[in-house]
Amino acid sequence: MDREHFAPSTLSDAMLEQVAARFRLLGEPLRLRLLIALEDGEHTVGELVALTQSGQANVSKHLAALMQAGMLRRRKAGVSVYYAIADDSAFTLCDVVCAGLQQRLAAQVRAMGLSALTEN
Amino acid sequence: MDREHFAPSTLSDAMLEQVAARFRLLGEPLRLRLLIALEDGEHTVGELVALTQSGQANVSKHLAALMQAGMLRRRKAGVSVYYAIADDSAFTLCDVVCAGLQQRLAAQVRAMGLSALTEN
DNA sequence: CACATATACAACTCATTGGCTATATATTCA
DNA sequence: TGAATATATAGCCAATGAGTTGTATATGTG
Repeated sequence: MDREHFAPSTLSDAMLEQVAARFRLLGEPLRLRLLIALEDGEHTVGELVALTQSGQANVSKHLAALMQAGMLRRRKAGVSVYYAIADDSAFTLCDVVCAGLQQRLAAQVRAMGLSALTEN
Repeated sequence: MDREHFAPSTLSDAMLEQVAARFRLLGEPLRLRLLIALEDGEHTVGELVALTQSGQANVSKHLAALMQAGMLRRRKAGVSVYYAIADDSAFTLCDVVCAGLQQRLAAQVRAMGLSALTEN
Protein backbone atom coordinates (compact mmCIF):
# COMPACT_ATOMS: atom_id res chain seq x y z
CA MET A 1 0.00 0.00 0.00
CA ASP A 2 1.51 3.33 -1.04
CA ARG A 3 1.14 6.80 0.39
CA GLU A 4 -1.49 8.24 -1.94
CA HIS A 5 -4.21 10.03 -0.03
CA PHE A 6 -6.58 12.43 -1.71
CA ALA A 7 -8.02 13.66 1.52
CA PRO A 8 -5.78 15.35 4.11
CA SER A 9 -3.96 18.48 3.17
CA THR A 10 -6.65 19.66 0.80
CA LEU A 11 -9.44 19.46 3.36
CA SER A 12 -11.22 22.68 4.18
CA ASP A 13 -12.47 23.19 7.71
CA ALA A 14 -16.00 22.46 6.62
CA MET A 15 -15.00 19.24 4.91
CA LEU A 16 -12.94 18.28 7.91
CA GLU A 17 -15.95 18.73 10.13
CA GLN A 18 -17.98 16.55 7.78
CA VAL A 19 -15.41 13.80 7.88
CA ALA A 20 -15.25 14.04 11.65
CA ALA A 21 -19.04 13.92 11.84
CA ARG A 22 -19.01 10.75 9.78
CA PHE A 23 -16.59 9.16 12.19
CA ARG A 24 -18.57 10.37 15.17
CA LEU A 25 -21.62 8.71 13.71
CA LEU A 26 -19.86 5.37 13.90
CA GLY A 27 -18.51 6.15 17.34
CA GLU A 28 -21.63 4.96 19.12
CA PRO A 29 -21.93 1.29 20.03
CA LEU A 30 -25.69 1.31 19.54
CA ARG A 31 -25.41 2.75 16.07
CA LEU A 32 -22.84 0.12 15.21
CA ARG A 33 -25.16 -2.54 16.56
CA LEU A 34 -27.93 -1.19 14.38
CA LEU A 35 -25.74 -1.32 11.31
CA ILE A 36 -24.64 -4.81 12.18
CA ALA A 37 -28.23 -5.88 12.69
CA LEU A 38 -29.06 -4.52 9.25
CA GLU A 39 -26.20 -6.30 7.60
CA ASP A 40 -28.39 -9.24 6.64
CA GLY A 41 -31.12 -7.07 5.18
CA GLU A 42 -33.84 -4.65 6.18
CA HIS A 43 -35.61 -4.71 9.53
CA THR A 44 -38.46 -2.81 11.14
CA VAL A 45 -37.84 -0.48 14.04
CA GLY A 46 -39.51 -2.97 16.35
CA GLU A 47 -37.22 -5.75 15.23
CA LEU A 48 -34.22 -3.52 15.72
CA VAL A 49 -35.41 -2.61 19.20
CA ALA A 50 -35.58 -6.30 20.03
CA LEU A 51 -32.25 -7.08 18.38
CA THR A 52 -30.35 -4.29 20.09
CA GLN A 53 -32.04 -4.55 23.48
CA SER A 54 -32.43 -0.79 23.56
CA GLY A 55 -35.39 1.53 24.05
CA GLN A 56 -37.66 2.29 21.11
CA ALA A 57 -37.27 6.05 21.31
CA ASN A 58 -33.54 5.71 21.42
CA VAL A 59 -33.42 3.36 18.46
CA SER A 60 -35.65 5.72 16.51
CA LYS A 61 -33.36 8.61 17.25
CA HIS A 62 -30.22 6.80 16.17
CA LEU A 63 -31.89 5.49 13.05
CA ALA A 64 -32.80 9.07 12.22
CA ALA A 65 -29.18 10.07 12.67
CA LEU A 66 -27.97 7.31 10.37
CA MET A 67 -30.66 8.25 7.87
CA GLN A 68 -29.67 11.89 7.83
CA ALA A 69 -26.11 10.84 7.15
CA GLY A 70 -27.34 8.87 4.17
CA MET A 71 -26.29 5.52 5.55
CA LEU A 72 -29.77 4.04 5.65
CA ARG A 73 -32.84 3.97 3.50
CA ARG A 74 -36.41 3.88 4.76
CA ARG A 75 -39.45 2.06 3.51
CA LYS A 76 -42.87 2.39 5.05
CA ALA A 77 -45.12 -0.65 4.90
CA GLY A 78 -48.40 -0.26 6.68
CA VAL A 79 -47.79 0.66 10.24
CA SER A 80 -44.19 -0.48 10.13
CA VAL A 81 -41.05 1.19 8.86
CA TYR A 82 -38.28 -0.87 7.35
CA TYR A 83 -34.73 0.39 7.50
CA ALA A 84 -31.88 -0.92 5.41
CA ILE A 85 -28.27 -0.16 4.73
CA ALA A 86 -27.90 2.37 1.93
CA ASP A 87 -24.17 2.84 2.09
CA ASP A 88 -21.86 -0.13 2.42
CA SER A 89 -18.88 2.05 3.15
CA ALA A 90 -19.63 1.72 6.85
CA PHE A 91 -18.63 -1.92 6.69
CA THR A 92 -15.47 -1.14 4.84
CA LEU A 93 -14.67 1.24 7.66
CA CYS A 94 -15.47 -1.35 10.29
CA ASP A 95 -13.24 -3.84 8.56
CA VAL A 96 -10.34 -1.42 8.53
CA VAL A 97 -10.87 -0.51 12.16
CA CYS A 98 -11.10 -4.14 13.16
CA ALA A 99 -7.99 -4.96 11.19
CA GLY A 100 -6.20 -2.10 12.91
CA LEU A 101 -7.32 -3.26 16.32
CA GLN A 102 -6.30 -6.84 15.59
CA GLN A 103 -2.90 -5.62 14.50
CA ARG A 104 -2.64 -3.57 17.66
CA LEU A 105 -3.67 -6.48 19.84
CA ALA A 106 -1.21 -8.75 18.12
CA ALA A 107 1.54 -6.23 18.74
CA GLN A 108 0.56 -6.02 22.39
CA VAL A 109 0.61 -9.77 22.75
CA ARG A 110 4.00 -9.89 21.08
CA ALA A 111 5.25 -7.18 23.42
CA MET A 112 4.08 -9.16 26.42
CA GLY A 113 5.90 -12.20 25.21
CA LEU A 114 4.30 -15.41 24.06
CA SER A 115 4.07 -16.85 27.55
CA ALA A 116 0.71 -15.21 28.05
CA LEU A 117 -0.70 -17.29 25.25
CA THR A 118 0.22 -20.60 26.83
CA GLU A 119 -0.65 -19.97 30.45
CA ASN A 120 -4.32 -20.61 29.75
CA MET B 1 -16.06 -5.72 -3.76
CA ASP B 2 -17.91 -8.59 -2.16
CA ARG B 3 -19.79 -8.95 1.08
CA GLU B 4 -17.12 -10.55 3.23
CA HIS B 5 -16.85 -8.89 6.61
CA PHE B 6 -15.08 -10.49 9.51
CA ALA B 7 -16.27 -7.95 11.97
CA PRO B 8 -19.99 -7.45 12.64
CA SER B 9 -21.99 -10.39 13.91
CA THR B 10 -19.14 -11.86 15.90
CA LEU B 11 -18.42 -8.69 17.83
CA SER B 12 -18.74 -8.89 21.58
CA ASP B 13 -19.97 -5.83 23.44
CA ALA B 14 -16.45 -5.06 24.60
CA MET B 15 -15.04 -5.29 21.09
CA LEU B 16 -17.90 -3.19 19.81
CA GLU B 17 -17.06 -0.51 22.32
CA GLN B 18 -13.43 -0.63 21.22
CA VAL B 19 -14.39 -0.20 17.60
CA ALA B 20 -16.69 2.65 18.51
CA ALA B 21 -13.93 4.25 20.56
CA ARG B 22 -11.63 4.09 17.57
CA PHE B 23 -14.19 5.87 15.44
CA ARG B 24 -14.85 8.41 18.17
CA LEU B 25 -11.16 9.16 18.22
CA LEU B 26 -11.33 10.25 14.60
CA GLY B 27 -14.55 12.12 15.21
CA GLU B 28 -12.79 15.27 16.36
CA PRO B 29 -11.70 17.84 13.77
CA LEU B 30 -8.66 18.82 15.79
CA ARG B 31 -7.45 15.25 16.05
CA LEU B 32 -7.92 14.86 12.33
CA ARG B 33 -5.96 18.07 11.79
CA LEU B 34 -3.19 16.71 13.97
CA LEU B 35 -3.03 13.49 11.97
CA ILE B 36 -3.05 15.45 8.75
CA ALA B 37 -0.28 17.69 10.01
CA LEU B 38 1.75 14.60 10.84
CA GLU B 39 1.21 13.07 7.44
CA ASP B 40 4.47 14.52 6.13
CA GLY B 41 6.51 13.34 9.08
CA GLU B 42 7.09 14.01 12.75
CA HIS B 43 6.53 17.37 14.41
CA THR B 44 7.03 18.82 17.86
CA VAL B 45 4.08 19.81 20.00
CA GLY B 46 4.94 23.44 19.43
CA GLU B 47 4.89 23.01 15.68
CA LEU B 48 1.58 21.22 15.90
CA VAL B 49 0.16 24.01 18.02
CA ALA B 50 1.19 26.48 15.32
CA LEU B 51 -0.06 24.28 12.51
CA THR B 52 -3.46 23.64 14.03
CA GLN B 53 -4.03 27.08 15.51
CA SER B 54 -5.16 25.53 18.74
CA GLY B 55 -4.09 25.92 22.36
CA GLN B 56 -1.03 24.07 23.63
CA ALA B 57 -2.83 22.29 26.45
CA ASN B 58 -5.55 21.17 24.11
CA VAL B 59 -3.10 19.87 21.54
CA SER B 60 -1.21 18.01 24.24
CA LYS B 61 -4.39 16.41 25.46
CA HIS B 62 -5.45 15.24 22.03
CA LEU B 63 -1.97 13.97 21.26
CA ALA B 64 -2.15 11.95 24.44
CA ALA B 65 -5.45 10.49 23.32
CA LEU B 66 -4.03 9.51 19.94
CA MET B 67 -0.97 8.07 21.66
CA GLN B 68 -3.02 5.95 24.00
CA ALA B 69 -4.91 4.57 21.04
CA GLY B 70 -1.60 3.58 19.51
CA MET B 71 -1.92 5.87 16.53
CA LEU B 72 1.15 7.96 17.32
CA ARG B 73 4.66 7.41 18.54
CA ARG B 74 6.62 9.80 20.73
CA ARG B 75 10.26 10.80 20.72
CA LYS B 76 11.80 13.15 23.23
CA ALA B 77 14.66 15.29 22.02
CA GLY B 78 15.97 17.79 24.53
CA VAL B 79 13.18 19.98 25.66
CA SER B 80 10.98 19.06 22.72
CA VAL B 81 8.76 16.09 22.04
CA TYR B 82 8.32 14.81 18.53
CA TYR B 83 5.14 13.01 17.58
CA ALA B 84 4.68 10.89 14.48
CA ILE B 85 2.11 8.64 12.91
CA ALA B 86 2.48 5.09 14.13
CA ASP B 87 -0.54 3.59 12.46
CA ASP B 88 -1.36 4.40 8.87
CA SER B 89 -4.78 2.83 9.12
CA ALA B 90 -6.18 6.22 10.07
CA PHE B 91 -5.50 7.43 6.55
CA THR B 92 -7.11 4.40 5.01
CA LEU B 93 -10.15 5.26 7.08
CA CYS B 94 -10.07 8.87 6.02
CA ASP B 95 -9.85 7.84 2.42
CA VAL B 96 -12.87 5.59 2.72
CA VAL B 97 -14.86 8.27 4.51
CA CYS B 98 -13.90 10.87 1.95
CA ALA B 99 -14.80 8.53 -0.86
CA GLY B 100 -18.15 7.91 0.79
CA LEU B 101 -18.79 11.61 1.22
CA GLN B 102 -17.83 12.34 -2.37
CA GLN B 103 -20.19 9.65 -3.55
CA ARG B 104 -22.91 11.12 -1.38
CA LEU B 105 -22.25 14.63 -2.63
CA ALA B 106 -22.29 13.42 -6.20
CA ALA B 107 -25.61 11.72 -5.61
CA GLN B 108 -26.98 14.90 -4.08
CA VAL B 109 -25.83 16.96 -7.03
CA ARG B 110 -27.38 14.46 -9.39
CA ALA B 111 -30.62 14.61 -7.43
CA MET B 112 -30.67 18.38 -7.69
CA GLY B 113 -30.20 18.23 -11.39
CA LEU B 114 -27.19 19.45 -13.25
CA SER B 115 -28.41 23.04 -13.44
CA ALA B 116 -26.80 23.83 -10.13
CA LEU B 117 -23.43 23.07 -11.61
CA THR B 118 -23.77 25.59 -14.42
CA GLU B 119 -25.32 28.53 -12.62
CA ASN B 120 -21.97 29.58 -11.29
C1' DC C 1 21.60 28.33 40.72
C1' DA C 2 18.26 31.36 38.33
C1' DC C 3 15.82 31.67 34.23
C1' DA C 4 13.62 30.57 29.93
C1' DT C 5 11.39 27.27 27.10
C1' DA C 6 8.59 23.10 25.99
C1' DT C 7 5.34 19.97 27.41
C1' DA C 8 2.04 17.79 30.56
C1' DC C 9 -1.53 17.93 33.84
C1' DA C 10 -5.35 19.56 36.92
C1' DA C 11 -9.50 22.06 37.47
C1' DC C 12 -13.13 24.41 35.54
C1' DT C 13 -16.88 25.79 32.17
C1' DC C 14 -19.86 24.89 28.65
C1' DA C 15 -22.00 22.48 24.83
C1' DT C 16 -23.26 18.07 23.11
C1' DT C 17 -25.54 13.94 23.34
C1' DG C 18 -27.18 9.20 24.94
C1' DG C 19 -30.99 7.27 27.19
C1' DC C 20 -35.19 7.83 29.54
C1' DT C 21 -40.37 9.04 29.98
C1' DA C 22 -44.24 10.88 28.12
C1' DT C 23 -46.71 12.18 24.29
C1' DA C 24 -47.87 12.89 19.40
C1' DT C 25 -48.75 10.97 14.88
C1' DA C 26 -49.91 7.70 11.60
C1' DT C 27 -52.08 3.31 10.25
C1' DT C 28 -54.80 -0.79 10.72
C1' DC C 29 -58.80 -3.14 12.26
C1' DA C 30 -63.19 -4.11 14.49
C1' DT D 1 -65.37 6.02 15.03
C1' DG D 2 -62.65 3.98 18.74
C1' DA D 3 -58.98 0.90 20.11
C1' DA D 4 -54.55 -1.03 19.26
C1' DT D 5 -50.09 -0.99 17.33
C1' DA D 6 -45.79 1.10 15.37
C1' DT D 7 -42.95 4.89 14.99
C1' DA D 8 -41.47 9.62 15.80
C1' DT D 9 -40.72 13.52 18.65
C1' DA D 10 -40.23 16.59 22.70
C1' DG D 11 -38.31 17.37 27.12
C1' DC D 12 -35.44 16.13 30.74
C1' DC D 13 -31.20 14.47 33.18
C1' DA D 14 -26.64 12.89 33.57
C1' DA D 15 -22.36 11.86 31.52
C1' DT D 16 -18.85 12.94 28.37
C1' DG D 17 -15.58 15.68 26.42
C1' DA D 18 -13.54 19.92 24.08
C1' DG D 19 -11.33 24.11 25.13
C1' DT D 20 -9.68 27.26 28.48
C1' DT D 21 -6.53 29.01 32.40
C1' DG D 22 -3.26 28.11 35.63
C1' DT D 23 0.38 25.42 37.25
C1' DA D 24 3.74 21.59 37.56
C1' DT D 25 7.64 19.19 35.53
C1' DA D 26 11.49 18.63 32.93
C1' DT D 27 15.42 20.34 30.13
C1' DG D 28 18.60 23.47 28.38
C1' DT D 29 21.45 27.92 29.11
C1' DG D 30 23.89 31.74 31.10
